[in-house]
Amino acid sequence: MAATLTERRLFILKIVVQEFVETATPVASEMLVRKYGLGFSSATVRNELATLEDLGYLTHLHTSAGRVPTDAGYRFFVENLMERTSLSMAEQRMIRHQFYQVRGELDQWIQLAGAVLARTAQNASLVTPPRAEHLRFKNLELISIHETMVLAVLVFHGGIVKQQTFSPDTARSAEDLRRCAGQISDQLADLTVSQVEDLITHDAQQLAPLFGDFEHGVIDLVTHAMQTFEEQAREQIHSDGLLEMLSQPEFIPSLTRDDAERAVERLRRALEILKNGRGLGPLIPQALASEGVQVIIGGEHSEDEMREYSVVLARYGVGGTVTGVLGVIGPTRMAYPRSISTVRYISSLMTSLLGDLYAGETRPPFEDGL
Amino acid sequence: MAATLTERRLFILKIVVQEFVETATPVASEMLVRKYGLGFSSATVRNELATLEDLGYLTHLHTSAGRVPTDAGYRFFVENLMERTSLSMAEQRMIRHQFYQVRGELDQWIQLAGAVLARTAQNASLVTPPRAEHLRFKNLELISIHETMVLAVLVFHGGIVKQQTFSPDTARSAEDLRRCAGQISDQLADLTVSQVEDLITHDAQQLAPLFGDFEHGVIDLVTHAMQTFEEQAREQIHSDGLLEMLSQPEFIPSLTRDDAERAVERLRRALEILKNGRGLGPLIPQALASEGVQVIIGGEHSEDEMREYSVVLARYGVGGTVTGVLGVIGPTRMAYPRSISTVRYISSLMTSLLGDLYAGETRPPFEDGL
DNA sequence: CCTTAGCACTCTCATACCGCGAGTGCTAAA
DNA sequence: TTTAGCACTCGCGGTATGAGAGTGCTAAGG
Repeated sequence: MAATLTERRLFILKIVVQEFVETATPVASEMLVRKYGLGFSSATVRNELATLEDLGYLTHLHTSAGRVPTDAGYRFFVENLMERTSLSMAEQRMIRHQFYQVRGELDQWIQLAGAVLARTAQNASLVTPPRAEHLRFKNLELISIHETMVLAVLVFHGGIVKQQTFSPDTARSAEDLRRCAGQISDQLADLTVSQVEDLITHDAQQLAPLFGDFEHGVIDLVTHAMQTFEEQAREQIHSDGLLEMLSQPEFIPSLTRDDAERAVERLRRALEILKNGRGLGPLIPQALASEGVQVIIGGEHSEDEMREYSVVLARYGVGGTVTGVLGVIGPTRMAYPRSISTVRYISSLMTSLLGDLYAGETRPPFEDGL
Repeated sequence: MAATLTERRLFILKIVVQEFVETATPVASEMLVRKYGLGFSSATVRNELATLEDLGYLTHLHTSAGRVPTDAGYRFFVENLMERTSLSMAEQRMIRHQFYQVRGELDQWIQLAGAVLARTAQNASLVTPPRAEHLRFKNLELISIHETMVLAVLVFHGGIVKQQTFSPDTARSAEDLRRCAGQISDQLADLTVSQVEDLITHDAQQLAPLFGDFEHGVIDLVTHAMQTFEEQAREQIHSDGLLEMLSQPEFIPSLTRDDAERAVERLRRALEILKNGRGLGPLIPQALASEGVQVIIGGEHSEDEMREYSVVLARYGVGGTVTGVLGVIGPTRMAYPRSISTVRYISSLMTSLLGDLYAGETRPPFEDGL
């Protein structure tokens, strides 16, 4: 019961986890001695495995099957056993190059980040668009599409853009629109949603002398756009790499019928998680509030449907101004060192890119070794 | 051999197709007489089924299994047998309402169209963004994000917007940027990509007196943005409804081991088709060049990986100006009448919405009954 | 000539059973 | 404390078996 973690036990736990992560088959005592040239017999290893099982780090699906790490085992591995690695220079270079090719196109960063995370970690990925806790208005442009249709382009701090068309009651000249946009831009500059709301409810008279119906209509539009935008941005989780994750053995059924069935069911569940962000919801705010790379393993999730999955998350961007979350999601049997270093690298990279874009305090351009 | 299609055979073919589409199990002679109260015996039906099989409209997986339509059978059904239906008024109203709620946000139309198609047809859907064959430049805005970063917002005819950031060599005042954007807008107004290219290669001197390095840099940026945008727009296929399609029985494995395996394999394939648009590519230009609803059934596809799927497609938007393609994709055993009426309705709706947006000739607002 | 009852035949699907091989747990000895 | 030896467990693939569903054919009847 009160067994202690000797050096040897730590080592065995470590190689069991590594072995299982690599092969996806329960690991047997005999093969450990063979493969790792341990200086003691399989019987000894079996004893040690039994102790590690008592300690809660390993299990046994069935009496005659090899050992498999428990969630606690993975946790211990991540916390104490694994060595902290980085992506190879070549990989880092390649990734940087890909981001360089879409420089200037923020929308594509998210997509690219998702794709790169997925491919590098061979699992699914999730990325939320970079957002300020509260959007701050910067600029408004009104562009006439035709007589009865106007395109409003709202620009927010951090280079975030939202477009919306509307049809004003009365036709306006391009010059007119420009003037109107300029006036409103001046009025709303640097305000958050709630400040804009305050402005139109409390200080309406302050605007009234200058603005007519049209201007008020536009301000209403802007307010509404900001509200919905902020709201839907909060929930929006971009996910990718479904195919990569499905190439994991967990989703490839063996020839036995009920395993195939389970694989299909797993697959369907995974799809639902990624599609609607089901089960991921609670993680985002939590990740936004933390520093560094977060790892949530299997049963540690608050949601039941996530019990078989682990998530590796990190915040990116500049706290307080423009931030998002990105990460990797996959079966608990995940190459944690690899996932963690991938997430760490991509989040630094995105942070640096956003830093360039955003006027505020920029972190120093991160180093490769990070 | 030279059997003819009597009235009775047509009817039997029709109910076989309908029955198989509904139940997804091979249809037996006995059950047809029972379920449809046919005035003749199952033996007679068996004879008729055999003739229909000779004619190539039905098959038989195995000697002792019921009949299943062939691709030709589905084709004949779609062409001659099925009755043309429309979505119910209630459904139409609900869909219109959803589109109303995202009025003004073109990006969301595509997403919504995909979701609605999928849910209504209970299959996967695909939507390409509405695009002109050739983008026509309309307007450029340059907005300073901070000293060394400028946001360029390119507006094209049809209300299409592309945003791109860049960092000019020299800092520019907001006023300066505005003037520059105005000049370039004037110069490039109404031009297509190739016309812009012509302008900068052949008539460079015509611009030169007015423009400095900065202006030329911006024009290069615009050109590049237009090129890549047009290119990537051409390939971009938005897909949705994977989950809906996967709820079709084809993807739900029965308890037998090899069927489960096949289901998983099918699933993986389907994923690849939807993810990268593999197999869908050739359909898009074809659909863009046609009027009305297109149906491509199983083996009629040019691509092998599509042999088990049918696609129902329609163009939407105003030909020659801004158009896209949308449709439904699912197993060949598809509720064709339903899919076709869904696609028809959504494409009319999108056409009408785009008509409002785009200044050119608008179709009359379509009627419910359409 | 078309229809139909009857029946043999085929094939799938589910279940049970068997034997093998992998791997453990335990015991007893070094 | 380690380890060799061994019995025991269990999953897995293969095969046999039986039931059920549905067809194809044949021969009789309208």
